[in-house]
Amino acid sequence: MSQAETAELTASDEVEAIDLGNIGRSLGFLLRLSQVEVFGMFYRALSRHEMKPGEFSILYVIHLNPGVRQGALAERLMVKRAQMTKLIRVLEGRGLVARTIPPDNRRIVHLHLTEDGRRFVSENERAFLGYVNQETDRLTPSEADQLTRLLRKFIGLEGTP
Amino acid sequence: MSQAETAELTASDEVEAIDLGNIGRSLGFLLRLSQVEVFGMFYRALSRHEMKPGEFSILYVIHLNPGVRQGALAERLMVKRAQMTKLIRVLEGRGLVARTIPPDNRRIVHLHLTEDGRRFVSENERAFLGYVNQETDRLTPSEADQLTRLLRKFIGLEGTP
DNA sequence: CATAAACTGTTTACAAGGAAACATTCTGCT
DNA sequence: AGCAGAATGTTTCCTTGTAAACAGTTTATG
Repeated sequence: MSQAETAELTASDEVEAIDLGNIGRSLGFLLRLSQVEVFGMFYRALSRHEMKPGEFSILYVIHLNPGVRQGALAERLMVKRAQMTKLIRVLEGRGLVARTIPPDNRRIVHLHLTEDGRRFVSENERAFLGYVNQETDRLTPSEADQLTRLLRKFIGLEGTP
Repeated sequence: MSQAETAELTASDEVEAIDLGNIGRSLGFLLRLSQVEVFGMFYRALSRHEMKPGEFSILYVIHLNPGVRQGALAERLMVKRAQMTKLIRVLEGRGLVARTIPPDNRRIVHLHLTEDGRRFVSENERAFLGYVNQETDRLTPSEADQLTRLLRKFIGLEGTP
């Protein structure tokens, strides 16, 4: 018994016998459980990289948008500016991200990847974006497509297919 | 400007112009954004109740399964036992949940709702389970059904339709 | 029976994220 | 030019959740 401390794999029928009622159809509840599931997949597949999902997403988006303003990145990724400050500082400390303050507007911070950062993204992009569905695939590829399509619509991200 | 501090409603095209690349199709990323969205809906609709989603889900499931063992509840709801201890203590302190330790096995804790707890669930069940889709519904009812169906399948919760 | 191991809940220490106040810089208005 | 207010990032404090060790209880095993 190594992983599965979260589900604790007891799976004693006692647990599955618990009636969830209509909360088992509540979107919020299902989203939370799904995220726990994906989080587990991520760590089983990628913990060796010492990089968390949120950190990689930042790296990846800076890679695609060099010079992006820190606050705009936070808003796009739906993290608070305060939290983005902390995350960027960590990535900067690891030598993956560089911050530059333009002289014509010294409030804002532009973000770039360092050479190391670019290499990390290039080498690990496929692994980090595809870790789901390498596990016990309960969804067919078609269903997975459908799921992401619906989620994108739910959060209003349809524009850029 | 009152809410929408999360999205910060700047919505300056600068933000939407940021290219998300393939991370915009990553299930983990979409789940996280969806959860932020649902969380926002929840607070806009139900913050006055001074009860968080996780707390209500516990109350609701105890209501459906009186006497449920605390650890089994934690496992079913996918929260850590340590965290369940804290949550139950809060609900107990608010007079909504009662803990009983059976004499024949003094390790375990059985959970029941108090009279206040039962009343709270009965009175607010509909509001707490239906707060989504009272907002800017981006999904049709059929799409919402489809979405929950896929999420249930993804987390292996199909058995009990 | 006695002791080792497992189970259950709790405590403690810590990491992650959010809210609000803050410091600095820029913009707009007069 | 000068000042009020907005924008931007940062800091500080607090809440929430996790991990690991712990205490009490029960089960299994010799």
